[in-house]
Amino acid sequence: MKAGWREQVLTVIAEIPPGRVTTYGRIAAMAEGATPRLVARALRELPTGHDQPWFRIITASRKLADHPGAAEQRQHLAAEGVLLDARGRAPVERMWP
DNA sequence: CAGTTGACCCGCG
DNA sequence: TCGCGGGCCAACT
Repeated sequence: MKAGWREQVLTVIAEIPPGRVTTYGRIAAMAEGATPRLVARALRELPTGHDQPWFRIITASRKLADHPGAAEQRQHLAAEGVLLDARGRAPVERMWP
């Protein structure tokens, strides 16, 4: 199937189960033509008030990326049971394969 | 030490 | 104008 990488990124995001997180790199690997930077850019350009679980995407070091909605992201994750440790990292067992 | 990654930014086609 | 490849670079594995 041939779809734009943006579309694939959105699809992959929608597949992430609640209470799980994944990284830019993994999203990029699953969406042909995407790179971690492009994934990040795509997320930034998402309109506010969309229904995608963008908050389930974190950096390769399992921390939240530095962006204006980071605080909100942390709350969304906490609400799903993904609590960050003292270093701000999400537990490995919460990673979506 | 060496490789990866990034919620950027600019510049090219 | 728009989309995105790619450069720079700091931070982390």
